[in-house]
Amino acid sequence: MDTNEKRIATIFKAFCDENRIHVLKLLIAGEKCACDLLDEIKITQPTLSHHMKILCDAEIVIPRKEGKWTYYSLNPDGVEKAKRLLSEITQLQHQPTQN
Amino acid sequence: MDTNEKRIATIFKAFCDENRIHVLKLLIAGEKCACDLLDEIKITQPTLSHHMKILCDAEIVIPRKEGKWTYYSLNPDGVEKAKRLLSEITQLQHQPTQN
DNA sequence: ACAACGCATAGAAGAATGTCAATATATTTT
DNA sequence: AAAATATATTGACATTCTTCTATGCGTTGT
Repeated sequence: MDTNEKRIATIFKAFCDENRIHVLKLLIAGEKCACDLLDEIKITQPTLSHHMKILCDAEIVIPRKEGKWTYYSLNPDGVEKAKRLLSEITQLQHQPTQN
Repeated sequence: MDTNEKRIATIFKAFCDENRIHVLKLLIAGEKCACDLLDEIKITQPTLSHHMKILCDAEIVIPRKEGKWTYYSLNPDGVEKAKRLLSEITQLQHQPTQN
């Protein structure tokens, strides 16, 4: 049993919770601090912090500390990696993002 | 809180377990019956059945019954849908598969 | 008809995950 | 220096998920 598959599963866990999906959708509009996200999602601050850690550990989101705030944004590299992995495990050809 | 996000999360749960990743990789080679998969993965038959149900419910895999066998294969439409959703929630442009 | 085979389902146990209240830490403001 | 603010961490609890054994159900072969 390849540990590689466990690694892949861990990355996709970023997308397995409705609150994390919600966060990602909010981050599409651009970088936001935790308190901004907290205004829009019906969870407590520690719960949000927990989800942000999972998103950051999966490298789907990048944190940036500035003073007492932490700003979060989508991580293009991590997102690209997730898309590549999804292509790999489903055998459909991967199309690199054209920007 | 949009129930839509829960739906998306459910689809990505297909990719959140190492055994399911393993199954998907095996199915890249083409349609396989449950007993074939069982030969290659170190889990019991009911556990495999459980995982196949999750993959089928997420529409990532399609079952085909033939006699006493059930053959499984990747579902191109479901896979494409998952890729599109991943693009949507991460704002990176989706590239339709060219085949 | 009966036994064997392939897979699904039920139910239980343990592990992992999501959630919260309480608290800690770091920064800014007064 | 003290209070206020923003976020992280801890610890507890509930829910969900993974896995197993036991069993059921449909199909095939004798």
